[in-house]
Amino acid sequence: MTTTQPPVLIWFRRDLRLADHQALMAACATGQPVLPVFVLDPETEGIGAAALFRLGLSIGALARDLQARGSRLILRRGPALDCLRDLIAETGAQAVHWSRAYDPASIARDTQVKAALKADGIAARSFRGHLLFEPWDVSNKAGGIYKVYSPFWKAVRGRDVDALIPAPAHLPAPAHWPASDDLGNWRLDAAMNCGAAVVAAHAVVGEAAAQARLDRFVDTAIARYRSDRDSPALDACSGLSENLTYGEISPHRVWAAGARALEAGSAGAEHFQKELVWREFAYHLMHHTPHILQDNWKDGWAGFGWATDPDAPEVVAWKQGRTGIPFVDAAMREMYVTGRMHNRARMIVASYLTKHLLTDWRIGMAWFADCLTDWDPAANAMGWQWVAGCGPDAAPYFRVFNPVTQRDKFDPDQRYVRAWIAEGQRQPPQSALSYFDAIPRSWGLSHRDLYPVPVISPDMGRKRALAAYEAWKQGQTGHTGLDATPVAT
DNA sequence: TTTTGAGTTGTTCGA
DNA sequence: GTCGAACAACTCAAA
Repeated sequence: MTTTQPPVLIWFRRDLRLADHQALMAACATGQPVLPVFVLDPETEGIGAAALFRLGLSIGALARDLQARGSRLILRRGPALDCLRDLIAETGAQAVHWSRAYDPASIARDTQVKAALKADGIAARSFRGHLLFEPWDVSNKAGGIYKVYSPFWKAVRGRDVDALIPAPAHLPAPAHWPASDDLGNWRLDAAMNCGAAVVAAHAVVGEAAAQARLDRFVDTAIARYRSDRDSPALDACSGLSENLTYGEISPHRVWAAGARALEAGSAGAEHFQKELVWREFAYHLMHHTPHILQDNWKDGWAGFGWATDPDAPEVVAWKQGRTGIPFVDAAMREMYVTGRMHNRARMIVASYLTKHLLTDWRIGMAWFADCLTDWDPAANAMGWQWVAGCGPDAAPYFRVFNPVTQRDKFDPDQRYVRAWIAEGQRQPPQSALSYFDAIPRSWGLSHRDLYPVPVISPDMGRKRALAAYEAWKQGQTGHTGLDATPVAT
């Protein structure tokens, strides 16, 4: 079914789905044809290796879903405004719709695009959809922003969220389709080297898969979520972060599933909803204090003597999963192989880097950006700063994760460690061996190597971190990070 | 304005 | 092994 009316452009970005899509619904409501487009602009191309690769998978899934509904996804590469103007000129479109983004770079781009298109006489409209609560709709009684999670949670937990919108069964096609790039030619996997195939095997891609994943989680795991979610060896988490990142599923759908489970008396449902609201809190902070993305969120931390060499031997050991601390190394390898890391493990490796190795959180965050398929700037900036101590939390400075104690607590039978560390095992599991398939050959690692001696002992690392904090707090100078001799245990 | 209670995720030590 | 206390002091949010 085609029509000669001018189409409405749907500019897809981080909303690669068809359900719960207000921009799409509004376009369909006009009765005009719909022209879905994805633009690979320079800003998007700058994201980390794994994130860019995963984005490509998501684009492919959306293209297939559109095709099944009589439509197509037009791909263009270049500055967003140029590409949109080209498409408008080619198709005679009078309107462009998109879902709002919240990071400063996207806001700057979208503001400029909207102003330029409006000046061209085009109806440019942005819609919500990436968040449950718009950041400017949440404020404390004094009219300020929330800086502590619990009050934020209390403020939003009872609120209504947007109703769910079914995916349109059919998208009216324009009279003629403009030319499209070929997704394969974009080579979004180029920076992954040999790891793309390994990581791809762990990705759950697309809207239908995300929905199935949510359904399965609610059916099998949400009831035990509260107790099991801290054990990285258990399949106790929803895993939906990668889908939420690319908008393959709406937070509204996830929230609604949690709400239904809560009504049904599921013990873990509220904890699950709280995790989803952590994502909202991160966006709240990014919106109101965008410096959280690159600067210490709390004042004064610029004087803390983080080590800043991303190629220092102990930092390389951290990246490669060779610190000699099994829980840390297992987690870093899990990330390299799967593009994901269990939440508890993220805290432990972040604590290890920022406290035991006294290394700047931004170095760790940058590595996460390259390795995570669920990479999200708001969530990562908040999480890293929270662990490092310079972020939004009343963290007692003496809270230094002990990676050995944590393993005893959360991986007592060492299932997680054994799943990811091959060295020393007579018959390493496939997961642990796959790490050596994923890493670059230049690292020169083999599963037959000896497992490394600890870079620094957990106890000494803790004492050194506390001493560094104490020295910084008292305004002493001269602290330069790694100034003590590493000790093996 | 002042007061009050509370703050995701911890560790260690000693009874 | 289990449990409670100590680890300091500060900021936030609401009353």
